[in-house]
Amino acid sequence: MAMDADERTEGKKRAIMKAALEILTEKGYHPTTIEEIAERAGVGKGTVYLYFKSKLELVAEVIDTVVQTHLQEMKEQMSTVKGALEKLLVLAGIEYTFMRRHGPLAQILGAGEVLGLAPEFRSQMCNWRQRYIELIEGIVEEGQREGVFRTSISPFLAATIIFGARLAILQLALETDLENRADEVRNQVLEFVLHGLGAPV
Amino acid sequence: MAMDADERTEGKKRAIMKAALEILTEKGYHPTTIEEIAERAGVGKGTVYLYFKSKLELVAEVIDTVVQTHLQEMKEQMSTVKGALEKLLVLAGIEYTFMRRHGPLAQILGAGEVLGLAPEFRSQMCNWRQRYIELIEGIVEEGQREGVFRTSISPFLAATIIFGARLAILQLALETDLENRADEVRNQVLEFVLHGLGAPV
Amino acid sequence: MAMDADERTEGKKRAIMKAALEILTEKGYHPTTIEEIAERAGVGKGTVYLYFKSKLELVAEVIDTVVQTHLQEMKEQMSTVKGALEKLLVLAGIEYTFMRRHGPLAQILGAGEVLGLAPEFRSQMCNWRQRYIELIEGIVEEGQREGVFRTSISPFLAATIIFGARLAILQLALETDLENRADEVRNQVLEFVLHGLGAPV
Amino acid sequence: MAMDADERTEGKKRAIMKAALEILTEKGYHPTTIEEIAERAGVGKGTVYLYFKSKLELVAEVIDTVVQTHLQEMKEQMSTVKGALEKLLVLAGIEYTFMRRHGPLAQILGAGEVLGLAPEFRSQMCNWRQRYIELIEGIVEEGQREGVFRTSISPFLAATIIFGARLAILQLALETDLENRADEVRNQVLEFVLHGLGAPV
DNA sequence: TATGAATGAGGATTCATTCAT
DNA sequence: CATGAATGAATCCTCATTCAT
Repeated sequence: MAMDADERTEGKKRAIMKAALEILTEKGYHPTTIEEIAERAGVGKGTVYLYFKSKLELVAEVIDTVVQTHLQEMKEQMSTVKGALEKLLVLAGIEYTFMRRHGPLAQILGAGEVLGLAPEFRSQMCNWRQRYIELIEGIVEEGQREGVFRTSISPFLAATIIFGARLAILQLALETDLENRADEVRNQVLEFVLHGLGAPV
Repeated sequence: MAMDADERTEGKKRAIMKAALEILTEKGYHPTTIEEIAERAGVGKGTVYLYFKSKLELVAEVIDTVVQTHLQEMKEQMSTVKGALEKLLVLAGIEYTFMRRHGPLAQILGAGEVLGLAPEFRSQMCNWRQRYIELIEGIVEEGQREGVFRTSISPFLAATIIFGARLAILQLALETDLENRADEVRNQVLEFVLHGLGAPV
Repeated sequence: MAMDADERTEGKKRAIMKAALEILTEKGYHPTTIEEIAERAGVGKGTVYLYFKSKLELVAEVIDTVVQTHLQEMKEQMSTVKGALEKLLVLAGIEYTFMRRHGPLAQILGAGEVLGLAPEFRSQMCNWRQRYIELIEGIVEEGQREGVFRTSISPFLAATIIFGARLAILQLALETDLENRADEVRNQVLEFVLHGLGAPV
Repeated sequence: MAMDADERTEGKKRAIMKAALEILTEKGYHPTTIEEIAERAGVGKGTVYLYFKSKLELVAEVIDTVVQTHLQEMKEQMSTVKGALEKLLVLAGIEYTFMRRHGPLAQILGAGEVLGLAPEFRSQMCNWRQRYIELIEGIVEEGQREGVFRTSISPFLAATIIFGARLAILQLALETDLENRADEVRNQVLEFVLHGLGAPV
């Protein structure tokens, strides 16, 4: 019974965050209203303020949760394989999974909406981006140590490029239905990342 | 004198768009107010509505103009050189120029802020993105015909990747001061794009 | 045990009223929230509504209690001395005691805050004021009968004036620290009340 | 015509302040809503914010204006007569005039509602009270120099007492209809102030 | 054409009160 | 009896848009 209450409470907070996430990804920060969030979450307007001090904090927590989850998931998956090449492969796979699950939120993370959000969000977004890039950077460094990646490119720069490329593909996938061509796309991207566009000598 | 009036009129519209662009890039769509735009443009609030039907239309036109200008500029520069490789190089150079001129607006275009903007903007943004990618796609195709680019990668996918990579580097440049390392960065990016990350055989 | 329950119950009601009184004197009616009262009283928010039908009733009862207590106390002290002059002296002394005990609540009573309170309070405040003045009026009448007070002044008017003068001094005491000059002040006030400001003939 | 615009504008600000004053004196700070003020002033809700940055500032300005006006008026009238005794008389007269004109606002000033108002108001109210008392203090000092007032009472204390007495009488006048007995009341009050309550020796 | 005063719909937030446990 | 989670009415304030001049 105690767990019941806990569950319901936690359920309510989760419902609010879920609703907020959905509407945020649909409309962005400003057009999203607390009233609509409450309505979709099936709670009263005031209830939102029992769990979050303000709209800003609610959104911040929503974003943070998604980001943390995503990063955590990536790290976990990453640790299941050995070798930088394999990790790159895994990385690509995760993105699809994540996208299917969290749908258009990826946009908030990817696209940033940095400007539309209050300045408070900027650092949060940048922070996330940075950590994401760091993760990739680690893989690149590992690959360079392993000798499978060329060392003439700065790991950070390479990571940044890969990050951007991935976002673009993600965005593409959100607009187009790549579902059934997922494998083909992944292979081509991987080929690009590994061998570049230049014709083989 | 007639021209004078015309000029003044045109000047006013341009002043409004210029002011709007500046503030938009500073704050994003929603926090930008018509009042502030009018003030910075040195016109009355009501005057804005003589030239634009609504805030939405004003912003749409502003974005469109910037995008058109940018694309136009890219095409022009592109036509001054021959060969896909050279065009890629030129492309990179333009980005820096553009960035220095239009500063953080690149974010609105690049990062999208798709979500913060009213749904109406989405198609506009996507449209722009698409045309930008098409431009790059053209270069890729040209390179493939020339035999300098590998043909195993879909031109569209390659263009998308390059587009994303460029945006990420752009974003990086906006946050960090790469000014003095611009050449180095450009070279590394180019190397990446041409030969990929894979260690040379 | 039964008494215990009663005591606890009574204790709870008293705790609520005490907390309410404290916060009311700190902030006034509107800024005081039931939640804060409950918290300071160490009870649940809902508990307040077991003892009081509404915020209004709670505050009304709090004020009434303080007023009753104060008046009662005054009457008791008054009855310990004989003679209108002595009673006036005692009256002054009580004020200081009261003030030290109930602190700024005196303001609510004195200053009225009539306007900040719901109209319902007005009559309550006026009622209290009236009874307070009546008490003084009684002393004045007694003094007139005794021949120590001049009869050319209406007892009611005199009482009103004395009431106002006392409030002003009270307010002064609340702002300034008169503690150590209390006797001097009391003497001067008494001199004023008895002989007025006019130079002795 | 220019004046016309000015007049209308000034008229609007004045209408808002007038409406605010009325409702404030009826209900006090918190229960007074901007909407009601706007409605009674015959303007839109938003218009209020063209003239005042916030509810707080509106109220502050309203109070300040009344206070300034009242003090100014008192000083002017005071300067028309010579001698402390005469000035005291004039003072009493003004109060009635003021009251008839500004009606229940006197309550806000007198009663203070110090507690119900935001802390910001407290200093404003105290400040006003202080200046009012200083004015009376000046008269007392003058009277002492002239030899018509006894010197054994501190001018400040005397002024405070007179201030309080006046407020009490004012309050009385607001509740009761003293209109037709105004002269009698004034005389009795004056007698009290000059000769006190003590029986003549 | 140009203006800016005026407007009111819309949104975040608070808090007295209720009610299921 | 006691609780505090839940609610939504109520309020301040913003800002796109209109319109009289």
